[in-house]
Amino acid sequence: MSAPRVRIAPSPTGFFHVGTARTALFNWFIARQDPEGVFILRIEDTDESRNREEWVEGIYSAMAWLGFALDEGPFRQSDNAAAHEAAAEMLRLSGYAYYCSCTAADVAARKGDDKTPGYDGFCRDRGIERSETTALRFRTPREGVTTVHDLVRGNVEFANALIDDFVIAKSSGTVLYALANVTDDRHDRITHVIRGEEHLANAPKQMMLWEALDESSPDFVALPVFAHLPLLVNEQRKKLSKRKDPVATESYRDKGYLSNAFVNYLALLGWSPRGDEEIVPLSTLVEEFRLEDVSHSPAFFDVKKLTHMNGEYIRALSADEFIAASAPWVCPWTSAWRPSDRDAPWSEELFDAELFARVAPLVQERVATLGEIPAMVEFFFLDEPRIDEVSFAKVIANDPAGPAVLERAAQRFETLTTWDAATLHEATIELGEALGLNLRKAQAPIRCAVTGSLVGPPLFESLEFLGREKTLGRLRAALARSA
RNA sequence: GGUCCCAUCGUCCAGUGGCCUAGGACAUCACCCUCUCAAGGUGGAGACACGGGUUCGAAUCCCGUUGGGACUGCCA
Repeated sequence: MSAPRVRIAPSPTGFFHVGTARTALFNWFIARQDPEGVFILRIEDTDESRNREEWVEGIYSAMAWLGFALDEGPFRQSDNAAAHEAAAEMLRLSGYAYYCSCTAADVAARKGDDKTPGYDGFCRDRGIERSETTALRFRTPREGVTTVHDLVRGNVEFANALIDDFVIAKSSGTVLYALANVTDDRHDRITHVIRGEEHLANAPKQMMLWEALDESSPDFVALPVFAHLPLLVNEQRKKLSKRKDPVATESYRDKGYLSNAFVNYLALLGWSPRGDEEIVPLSTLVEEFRLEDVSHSPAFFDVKKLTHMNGEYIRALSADEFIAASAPWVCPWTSAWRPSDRDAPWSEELFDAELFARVAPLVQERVATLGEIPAMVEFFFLDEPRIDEVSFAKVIANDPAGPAVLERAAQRFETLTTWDAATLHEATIELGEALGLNLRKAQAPIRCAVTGSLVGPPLFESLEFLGREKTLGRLRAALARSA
């Protein structure tokens, strides 16, 4: 058996869909399982009205982020237009295709009550010449069945009589998807067509085209084997929609998901590695993946589970890796790439890389995505903390214990001989006891005054890193604010 | 409507006739840990759509019903 040659063939009509990413992954698995395997990217850009060059760039950058290196390509389907037209002409010459002048309205009028879908074959034997209004149709067999050999689903049979004479080239001469795709797959000697289930109904047509081309053209190319992957659906169990669902792979990158976490999660949609462990190295995924084991039913893309896995991947990073991974969010000016939809909440002058390095380990175990980091550490870098009013009211303005704590803390902290977390911790316990408050209660106003919030990294380490001067300033500012 | 696909906890998977009083993960609930929030630990609740067969024995095989979905373009 020759080495697998697989491809993904996205069209540049929008963001890089997470479903495409999953399809790419499964294709890539198959290529990587064989040392000679070939993974190809082909941009299917024959619909000029919907394509945009920026989406092509998006495909490249998303693929790069996911880490799916190409063995050949990227190819552009539009570069093969001549081959597509030649294929159409060969099919016409050998009688597999014919010109048709019917409009959709014509067909509908003729069919009347007939509910049989598709074209009625009116021009099949009329011998019409090409003109500006003639489409080229493929003459499908009227009897028999076409069996799609699908690695995921087994054999799927389609009655030929129910497959209408579909259009392979528009009246403009542009060759349509089915033929263009088949022509390119033959050219690229594709052995496995692995794609979404929405293409299953196209498979018999493409097999017909493939075999007709074997007879009409000088080339004989072995039919590929098919594998139709279960759809990715939303909560409503509908196919993920570009308009309504968060399907842009780029947006996950921008929110601070790690690509290996994202890939690991993707692998779990419709398949799973052996054993009970779901967080698995990529090499194991490649090794164990089998198309035959892919699930038959649609899968829901669960962002919550993805986020949880991402948190695990983040926590597994070394301190230095975490700091490096944080750069696009905390110091984007040092980073070659930065998230498109946000910026650090502080300026370059205010940021302190050494301080961030000290704080990072505290943050690392508290975030599930890198995008959450800025909000958690901004009080270190902003001149004044952003005060959450609800929290401030709760523990300072509307609680008499609040100002009392702040006042005592300002006094105690000012005279501390050593400024470190342990000493601050101890001092806070003592000043709380003097007021009849446990530590849980006593730390709250201090946290709110200094960080602006009731949640965040451990308080005493934070105070240590922030320094005495700023801490005291914020304590007094909050006191003044509550008066 | 037609064709095709699908059907195990709320979700994603495991399960390929007996190991299943159905396992894991996310989510959820309780408790523990704890300076907040997380993380972590322990425990709980939670599913084989339904009905017929086949078989000594079915979540696993067959048929039907019901329910969901995809496709049905001179888009890809």
